This record gives sequence, structure tokens and C-alpha cells, in this order.
Amino acid sequence: MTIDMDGKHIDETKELDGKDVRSVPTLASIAEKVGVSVNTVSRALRAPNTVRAELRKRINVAMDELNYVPNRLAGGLSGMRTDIVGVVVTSLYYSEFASIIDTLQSALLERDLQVMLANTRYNPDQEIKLVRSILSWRPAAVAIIGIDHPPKVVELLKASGIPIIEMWDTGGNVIDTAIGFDHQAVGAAQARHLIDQGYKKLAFVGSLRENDRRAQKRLLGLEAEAARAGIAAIAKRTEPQGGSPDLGERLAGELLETHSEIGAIVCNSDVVAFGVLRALKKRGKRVPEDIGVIAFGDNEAAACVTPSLTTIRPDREKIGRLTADAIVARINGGEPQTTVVDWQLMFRDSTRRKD
Amino acid sequence: MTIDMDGKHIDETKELDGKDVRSVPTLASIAEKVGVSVNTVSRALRAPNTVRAELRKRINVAMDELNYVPNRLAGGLSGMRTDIVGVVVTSLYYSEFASIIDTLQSALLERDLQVMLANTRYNPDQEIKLVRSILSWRPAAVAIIGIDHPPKVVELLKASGIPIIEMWDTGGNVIDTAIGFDHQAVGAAQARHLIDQGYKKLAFVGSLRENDRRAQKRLLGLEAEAARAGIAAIAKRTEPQGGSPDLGERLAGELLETHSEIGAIVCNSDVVAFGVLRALKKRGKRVPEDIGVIAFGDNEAAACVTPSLTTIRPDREKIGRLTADAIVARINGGEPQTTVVDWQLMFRDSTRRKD
DNA sequence: TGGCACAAAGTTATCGTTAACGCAACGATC
DNA sequence: GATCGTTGCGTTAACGATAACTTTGTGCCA
Repeated sequence: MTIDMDGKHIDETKELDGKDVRSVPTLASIAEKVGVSVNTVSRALRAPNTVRAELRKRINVAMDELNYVPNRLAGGLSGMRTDIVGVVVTSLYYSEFASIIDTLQSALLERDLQVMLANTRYNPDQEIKLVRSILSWRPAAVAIIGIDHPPKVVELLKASGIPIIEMWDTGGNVIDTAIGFDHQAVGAAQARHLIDQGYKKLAFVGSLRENDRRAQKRLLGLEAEAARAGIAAIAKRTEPQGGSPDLGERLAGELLETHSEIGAIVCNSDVVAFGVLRALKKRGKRVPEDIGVIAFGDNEAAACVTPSLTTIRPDREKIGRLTADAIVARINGGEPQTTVVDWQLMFRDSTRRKD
Repeated sequence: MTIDMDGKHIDETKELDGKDVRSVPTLASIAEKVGVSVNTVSRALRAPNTVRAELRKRINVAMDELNYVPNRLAGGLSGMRTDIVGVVVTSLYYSEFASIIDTLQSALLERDLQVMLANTRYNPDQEIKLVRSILSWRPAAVAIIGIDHPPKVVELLKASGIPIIEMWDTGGNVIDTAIGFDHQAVGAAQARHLIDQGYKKLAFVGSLRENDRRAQKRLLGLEAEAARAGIAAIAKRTEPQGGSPDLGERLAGELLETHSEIGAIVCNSDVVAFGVLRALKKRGKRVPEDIGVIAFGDNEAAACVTPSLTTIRPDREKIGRLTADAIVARINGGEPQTTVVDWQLMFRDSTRRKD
């Protein structure tokens, strides 16, 4: 190791013995290039006005030249906080939660928060694994679909000490903050609407997973409201697999074979209803005259099928936006609270009986 | 600070002066509780067979009791690698890429890789910002929609030195590995199909964003193939905003007012086509007899609208699965390669002329 | 001209984990 | 019984940033 006394070249041997000299630049690389300390470079990023304008400019140029990308592993570890928001959904197919994520992520982006996504696919073991995995990144907050989680998940989330926003459901034990709606009320509204339209014998069709508590609550609300109107028995045809038009078509077919007298069919989701409509058409059943169909979700195509589909429209964008707001508020010390978000019954042709 | 000479209690003041003593447990907490060194606890996690079974068990019990969640900021910083895969999409609405993400994330989960999601919404500045943000987490790989990116994005991704998988498109300059299909060929196939069905005057309708190169390529292919068949002029009605049934309905309406003689309408996406079908129905145009409609995407409802929609079905699940495979292969030292994935023309009623 | 405030930059400790290395205890080998 | 490889664990030094201090320089005022 040679030391040049004029101070220009102190030690260049490390340029030679390292195996991968041209590796990813660090704050130290920039500092060395500019000829300042590491901390000054760091300040030029985080607190620009504490660094002389001319020097700041040289630092920025150096960063740009070297294509410097900060290492947030180091930053997060040191600063004891990150800009990650964990988002846990139960499904991604068929727009169910896609637009929530879309709104949420872009609202968070404005606050420089980064989404880390996990999809449990309604599997509780995977939910535990994924929540643990997300927490291991020390996120600033976690947003998660539903308020019914495996006990371990609740324990982990509570122990994490960060804001937890539960989306899409309300009316139960909440960990911290919840933004959603009452699914039993949705089921009740479906029943009442059908009864108001004069439909008598109700049926329920769709995917009903063991761990989809929201779907179960809607069915519960449906049955309770039907019972109140004197309708005791509801024909049900469900399967644990994910909803799709094909599933709806098959289940509706099976239902019609076993139950000759059906007034209206409640579908767990719009995509299932699409298949149900197709099944009914094939069998010559007129909708809404012979059989009414109502669903849940308000898929983008719900108003475009024939007949157009009466369904429940949850305000997904509002949930996404309010969740982003709640995350920011909670991070800044706001109080936890539960917000109930509106939904609408979209009254369309599939239940519009021409009496 | 008192020092107890028998060695049992060296320093317990930190239990008293810290403000938040019962904070998140670390490896050190576990180590202290069990009475071993930090490294032994770390080994019990990463290389269990290097730790005595009995001791390992005690460590695991302690971890469970304290609800220990590893800090991967520290782990990643120290180990110089993470299990994060950055996923950059251009849109999340309307299932366009949701099922790719769904498949990709669950395939990655099996390899204990964690998805960090970003949605550019077709905004190049946001793409730069998001890519930089994702890279700052030092991901193991990045999967990104498209092969046409702002130069800065390409530069950043190349400089990162990690595997980059470009999805959904092929046939251009690829950074590293690409898995997709040729969009010009899709456009050509749409044109050929319509011409084969006897449609003469073609029109194009939909959302056409400045930065959606794929859509532009499809239109290019469409025009080239039409020209080859002697069809020079194609009536176009596009807008830069996102596609939706309402947009399709409006644009189709405007198109019909300005162009009286239209044979078939090519829609940029299925959701736009849903609105186009509605517009045509309202104006008494019969599909497919008077006007044919073909689209792109094969939305879940495409087979359920009336008439059922002829469209292009890209194999999203295959792209998701192959992308996961490619990521793992590239991480393990595999060679970059470009894979072309099949797509199908779903011939349905909206172009089935009963000649 | 000395003292003092303030701006601008450097020093040092720290975050929680992993990796490289060290070392003791033990059984196998010649 | 000296040597050696293994097993099982502890020590120490990174990793790349941030934050709390400390130091140095500069202008202003009495």
C-alpha cells in the first residue's frame, strides 16, 4: 500500500484487489467522488437546505452519473422505519380487489409509500406465512382484507405495533382500524329487493369458501331477511372453488334439475351470475320474467350483459382512498377508527319484472 | 451503573432508562432468553442442522413465545440479497394484468419470494420513480410489463445487475429476458379474421395512450394487414383515457355518426367492446349481421355478453408461470432468453356472419 | 479585536442480521 | 497417545445508511 504524500492519491489498491470493483454505488462512492463525507451526501438527499447549493449540485450530478439508487435496507434499518405498506388480499382474479389495490397504491404513491403485495387465496396458512413475511420487512403499516383472521395473524399484527387497516368488512372484532361495510346488510338487501319485486322462492348459487367469511355473512343476512318475510327454505348450490362463469353455469344447471320451482337466484358474485344467465338462456328460462337474478360486486360487465345484471356495488375506490388516508393519519399519530362505507344496489333488468 | 462482581447481573440499567423497553424482539432478545449467542439463534433459523436438536427446540419455543419476526432489513443488508421480486405493471383495472400478478405471486410464494408491486398507470415519469423505488429495496429480480420503457428506466434496470423479466410483449430490444407475444401479429390476425368473415370497411375504437406501445403495435399490425387486403382507410376513434364500457359506448356512437358505412369495429379491449355492443344495440345495428365486433383481452365476461364477443385471448397464466420460472432460473445463474407465448383468437358470435 | 451565533461539514455510534473465522470438546485413526 | 476432522457454539467484523454530536469556518456586533 503506497501513500502519496501530496495527498492526491492516498490509496488506490482497493481498486485492484477487489473482485467486483464496479459494483452498485453507495453513498460512500458518491462521497469519495465528490470529495466530501458520507453524511454530507446523505444530508443532500434528506435535508438539502443544510448543504451548500454548489456542493449539493455537484453531489446530485455525481449521483446521476453513477446511477445511484439509495439502499433502503440500510436506510430502514438505521432510521427504524420504512415506507413500505403491506397489502394483503384474498384474491386478485376478476377485479374483485384489483381496483381497491389500484386506488390504494396510487394514493400511497403520492405519499411516497410503497406497496408490498400478498395474496392469500383464501388460505389461512398462507395468510399466516404472508403476514409474517410482510412484517419481517418492518412496514410502516399493513392493510388487509377482512376482519376475520387466524388467531396467529391477529397476534402477529397486534404485536407489530404498527397501524393495521382492515378493509372490506366491518361489524366484528377489529384489530385497529377498519374501513368496509356490513355484509349481512348486503345479503338482507338482496333478499328484500327480490321479495319487493315479487319473487317467492329464493335460491343461492356460487363459490362459498370455508374461509370467505364475508360471503358467509351475506348468505346469513339473506336467509335472515327471507325468514322474516316468511320464506324459510332457500335452495343452495355452492362449491368451495373460486367463482367463474363456468361454475355459475354448472351450478345453475344442477339447481334447476333438482328444484323445479325457483323464483330468483342470488349469486355470490357477478362472474358467477354471468354463467347463471347463460344457463338460464340455454334452458329457455326468461330473465327476469321467469327467474330473477341478483349478484354482488358490480363487475365492469354487469351493465353490459343481457339482461343487464342487478347487483350490489361496493365503493371500492372509496375504500382504497380512505384506507390510504387512514394509513397516513395513523402513521402521524391519529386515532384508530372504524368507517362504514356505502354500497348501492344497482337495480337493472335481471330483476325488473314487468308486472 | 452498578457492576455486580459475581457476574450474574452486569448491567440492568438499560431495562430502566429505555423509554420503550418492551419493543420488537430481536435475535439478541431470543439469544439472551435462551442463554446462547446471537449467531447460534441465527443459525437455528438458517442452518438448523448445525445446531443441537435440543437447543434448537428451546430457541424455537422462545421465538414463538416472543412472537419473533426476523428483521429482513438487517438480513438483507448483511446478506447482500433479498427475497423481493419487484413487479411493475401499467394497469390494474379490469383484470388486464391482475391474473398475471395472481399466478406470478403464487408461483413465487412457493419459492419464498415476495412481491413488491408498482402500478405506473402508463405514466413514464411514474415508471421511473417506481422502478427507482423498487430497486432501492435491492430486489432479487424485477418483472415489468412491456419492452418499451423510458431510457432512464432501461439504464437503471441494466445497472442494477439483477435479472429483469419483461412480460407481455416481445419483438424489440429486450433488457435481459422477455416473455410475451407479438402484438403486431395480434392486430394482423384481427384484420385477417374480419376480412375472412367478409367484413370490408374496418374501424378502430378504444383507449390509445401515448405510452401504451402494445396497443399501438396492434393497431399497426391491423392497418398493415388491412392494407395488404386492399383496405386502405380505417376509421379511428380513440382517446387517451383508460378503457371502459362507457368510453366504448361513446366512441362507437361518435363513429357511427361520422362514418355511415362501417363493416366491423376492432376494439382495443374487451371492456371497450362491451360498451360498443351496447351502443350498436341502442342504434338498432345487428351484430354480427350489420356490423362485426372483435376485441382484445378475453375478459371473463366476453363469452357471456350477447352476442358473445370474438376476441384475442393471451395466455396470462402461462406468462405469469413462465415469468416465475424465468426469475428463479436467472437467479440461479440461467441464461437470459426470450420466450414467445401463444395466444388464441376466440371466434365467437360477434363476428360469426351467417352467410 | 474578542466573543458569539449560526451555517456547513465531519466523526462516531448504531440499527439487527449474516458471514468468516476461532476455538473447545470429542471420537476416530494410525 | 499424538494427530486430525467434525460438531457445536462463540467472537468479531461487515452491510449502508441515519442521527446525534462535534468541529470548523464566517460574519456581525460590541
